[in-house]
Amino acid sequence: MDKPKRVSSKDVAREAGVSQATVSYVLNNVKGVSIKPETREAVLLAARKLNYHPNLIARSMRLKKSMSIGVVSDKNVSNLLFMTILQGVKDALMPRNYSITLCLSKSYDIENSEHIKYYSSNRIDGILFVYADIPDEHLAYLVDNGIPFVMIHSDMKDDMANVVKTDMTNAMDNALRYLRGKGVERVTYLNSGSGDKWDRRYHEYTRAIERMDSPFAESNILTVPRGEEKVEETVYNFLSSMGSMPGAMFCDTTGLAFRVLREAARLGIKIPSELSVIAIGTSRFSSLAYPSLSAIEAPLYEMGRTGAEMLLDIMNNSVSNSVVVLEWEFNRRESC
Amino acid sequence: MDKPKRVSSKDVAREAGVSQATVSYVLNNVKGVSIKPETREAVLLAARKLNYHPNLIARSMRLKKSMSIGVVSDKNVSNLLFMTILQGVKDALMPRNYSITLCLSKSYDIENSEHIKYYSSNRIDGILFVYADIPDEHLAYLVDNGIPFVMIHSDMKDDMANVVKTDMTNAMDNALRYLRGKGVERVTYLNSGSGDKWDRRYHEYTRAIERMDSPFAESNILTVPRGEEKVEETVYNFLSSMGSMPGAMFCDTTGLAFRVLREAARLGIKIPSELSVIAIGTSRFSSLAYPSLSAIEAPLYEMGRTGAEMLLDIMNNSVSNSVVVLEWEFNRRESC
DNA sequence: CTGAAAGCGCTAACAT
DNA sequence: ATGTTAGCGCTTTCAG
Repeated sequence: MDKPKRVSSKDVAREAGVSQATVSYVLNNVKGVSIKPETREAVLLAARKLNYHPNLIARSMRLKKSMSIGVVSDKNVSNLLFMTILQGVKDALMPRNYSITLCLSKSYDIENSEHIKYYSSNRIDGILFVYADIPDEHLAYLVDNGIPFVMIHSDMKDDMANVVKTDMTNAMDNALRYLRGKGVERVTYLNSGSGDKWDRRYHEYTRAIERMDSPFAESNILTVPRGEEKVEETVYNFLSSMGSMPGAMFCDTTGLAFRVLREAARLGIKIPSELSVIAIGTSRFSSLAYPSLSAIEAPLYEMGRTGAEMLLDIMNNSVSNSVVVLEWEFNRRESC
Repeated sequence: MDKPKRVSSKDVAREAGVSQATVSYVLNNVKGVSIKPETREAVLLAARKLNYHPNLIARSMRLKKSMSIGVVSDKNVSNLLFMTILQGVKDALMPRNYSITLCLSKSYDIENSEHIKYYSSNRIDGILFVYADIPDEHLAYLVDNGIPFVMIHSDMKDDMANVVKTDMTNAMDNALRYLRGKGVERVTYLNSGSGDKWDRRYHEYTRAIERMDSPFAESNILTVPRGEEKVEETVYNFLSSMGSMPGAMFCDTTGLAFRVLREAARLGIKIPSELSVIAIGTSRFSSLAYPSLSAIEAPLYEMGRTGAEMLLDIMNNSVSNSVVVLEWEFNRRESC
């Protein structure tokens, strides 16, 4: 199978009867250089006629930029999260002509992790960490070596630089205010796990409750035990002993919210008229469920887009140490 | 932020007191060229001392290969599938020093789809389609232009070239034989969907039943209606009216199998002693469930690995038109 | 066994 | 307004 001979800018130049430099000027719209309209046309025509595609590798070499960024993520991130963020990343990169190189192996030994090797060998110009847990030494290494990077994470522990963080206070307030406005008197928070992610959600919720101008008659925390059957039992018992006071449930994950929806259905509890359900988190099924699930969700697409844009800025202008905070959203659907 | 000055092979050459060519010979282990051991050592030492990393872009330019392949997939692939396949792809690429470039936008207009643009501009050397539905014109374009590609798909319709396909006959036979050996007399296939994927699974199952040397006393198909509640009701009714004959259920998706597990638990049906459950498909939760779910699964990792290897072969040796068929596996766990 | 030199395709001073 | 030219960092004949 013969490789079809590649046409180079030289070929275009010859075809158009100009020099290679002119071709470059025209095709890159170099500013500060003015080209006679007819020359420009000739070049454009020749390029189209020959089906010319600039050799990105050669360009990269000359510019000393690979025009690609490395995206590294942990294996355990869920598809929807990752894909949605990637979509944002792509949309930020595309207009600037950058591509995405996947880095899948994070070695414990920093210098051997894929993203560092790729950076060292000029394969990528910067690194975007997506929901990746990176040891502190790795971060120090990046900083020490002036390697451009940005971290995207909705549940960051400490204060760091070069980070896309998120804030859920407004979304929480909106959700609670909505419930309040509907006349809900009793709200229960279902706490199903422990760990950074859950602790944060729980914390945010309790703070939001404290901020309420006109408080609920009741605000409880229900901690759900581990184990399929236990969860079901706990939820079932809680729902069946629920009085007639208009109530709402806040679930710390979408999975738990689906359980609540299920058990409520079994018990004949009408949603949302008798019970409002709100989840924290994103799921592919939230809007497909019946009733569709209201949720407080991280702005995944925007996180990807913003993170990628930050990274591009850092790479090009050497701006650094910036932190962007994006707001979670309260997406009301049928369940409340 | 200053870019730390990059060291080039020239620097290494100077440090080692040899020529650039020698550095290249040593570092690439060029065969057909013999190097005096002490020279080799000197070069290696100098490279390590200066922390030299070859500039991949320059290398690519010289070799006219980008050393990256494009992976394109549809947005809707589920996490485990895609990530597992990618792992296999990565493991195949890594030792050959190829990287993965993600191509996320498949335009209807072929020439504008990311993977084609990337190929045309030398960003990638070949294309790997992962569970992607590609229109026939796109394929024709690839073939016409001699663009190396491979398609990975576990449910291919027609016969095509450059494909990693799968075969589930053996896995099906193994599963059925296992049930038979256990003394199962009645087996029911739960059919929950329609479309290529489901049709294929259903078809494979019925053919496997026909192949059985010693048939089951009963073999039924139960078609499950759409809708959360309907599914539950159907499954529940079926299970509760189940006689005492040792039975087994084949579920066309893992989701459906989980439902069966649930309802059986509610009804106090012991698994696997009173009922065996086998799913078709892969889920992150199969081995986590209790009892863990037996399943017939596509060899995802191998599909990725094999696909990538095929692609590398096609790219390097211009071998073409090969088809590899990988076997699904019957993974027996606790549920049968 | 090793070195000198050409050149991959592109861009950007510097000339004209 | 456009052409000339010198590299970017690497590999690889071809000479020694």
